[in-house]
Amino acid sequence: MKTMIPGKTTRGQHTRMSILSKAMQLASKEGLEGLSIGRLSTGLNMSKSGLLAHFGSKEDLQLATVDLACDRYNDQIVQPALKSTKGITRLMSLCGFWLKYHEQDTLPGGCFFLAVSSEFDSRAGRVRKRIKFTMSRWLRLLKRELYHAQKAGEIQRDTDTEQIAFELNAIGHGANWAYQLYEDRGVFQKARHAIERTLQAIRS
Amino acid sequence: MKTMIPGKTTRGQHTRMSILSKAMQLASKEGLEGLSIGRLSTGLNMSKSGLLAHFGSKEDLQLATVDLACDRYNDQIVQPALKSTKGITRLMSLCGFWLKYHEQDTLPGGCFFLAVSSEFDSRAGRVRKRIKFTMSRWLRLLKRELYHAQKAGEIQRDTDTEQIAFELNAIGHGANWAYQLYEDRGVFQKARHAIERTLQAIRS
DNA sequence: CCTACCGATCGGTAGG
DNA sequence: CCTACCGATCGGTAGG
Repeated sequence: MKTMIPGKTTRGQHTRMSILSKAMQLASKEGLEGLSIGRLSTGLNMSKSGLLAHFGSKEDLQLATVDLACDRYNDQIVQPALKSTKGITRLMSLCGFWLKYHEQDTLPGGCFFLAVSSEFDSRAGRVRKRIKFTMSRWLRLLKRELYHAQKAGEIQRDTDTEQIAFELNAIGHGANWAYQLYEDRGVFQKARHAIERTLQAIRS
Repeated sequence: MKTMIPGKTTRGQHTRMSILSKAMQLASKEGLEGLSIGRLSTGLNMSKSGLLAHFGSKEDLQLATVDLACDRYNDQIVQPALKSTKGITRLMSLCGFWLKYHEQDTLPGGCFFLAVSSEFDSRAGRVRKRIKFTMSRWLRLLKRELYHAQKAGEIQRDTDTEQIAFELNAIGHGANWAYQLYEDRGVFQKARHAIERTLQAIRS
């Protein structure tokens, strides 16, 4: 899912990346549909057609933006957490990096994926599918670490990993939701408490 | 916060109500900004200007739609739950009606407030304020019942009601999020389990 | 509640 | 990567 295309020049790649980076930031605030090519290009001191030349259509721009966001979340949340030993430790590391990413205002409009999944959940098409696919991978990652924790005897053998993954994800999204609406960073601490309690309850 | 205006004729009120009802449904799918006056009026076999005559501006239409949604949630979730005795019973009743409301596909695009709060959380203005205000009332309602439960000795005396209200809300929103993306009604059962476990953990 | 209309902006294309 | 342009749609107004 890397967004770099090998055949392009370094110069073109750089422009393409700055477009997508800006698009990701704007989309966290206004969504992928609310983001207009006109405003995006103006913000980058480009012409609309110059920008579109990199992607062909708005839908392709949206898809590339989702992929870049996926890469960024991977680099800053998943990869760092993979350094921890698998199981409960890695699971808490994943949640910790996830919350920290948004607590530090990395994106101006909060969680990119919460924003765009809410926006596209009632639309048909490739963009919705890509978002859904990316979210599935995230949930599967949580479930996988719960599975490892289970096999290692860290949590109860009869734990419903699907259930706990749902809850952890809900807590994280709940924190992002509340933070965007109330601008109170305290909700991230609430989320950490909730995650701790949830995992404590299934500890063996 | 009732949306009826006393001075208007019955006929005008009826038209106004059918506009708002349709607007609420469309907004659950496309948001309050994505909802355009053109498409809304076409769907109601009206002219754009005929529709706008009821509200003056799109922002006023959006505000009235938020208020209608608030009334509807009140009628179908809060009022029914108020028949239960206060405390834990009423709290579970509130969550139950809330989940059932969305499990039964009452709105075509899922939870109205989840959709519009995600959409407006990065915009300034009156609409965002109204949504925020409505959400605050909902969270306060959850907290109030937790407080009653605490006073009645149903839950532990040192319970952080703000924390638990945050968690219950996160679980409900998490279910709506997952349902819209995966179209799997099973998430509502997951949410019920999570709520049950959360309340069980603080039981005295 | 309507028709007729306004300027602004939308995504996208032609041609370079 | 640009200028110049396309038809469609946006929110909103005038006047009835």
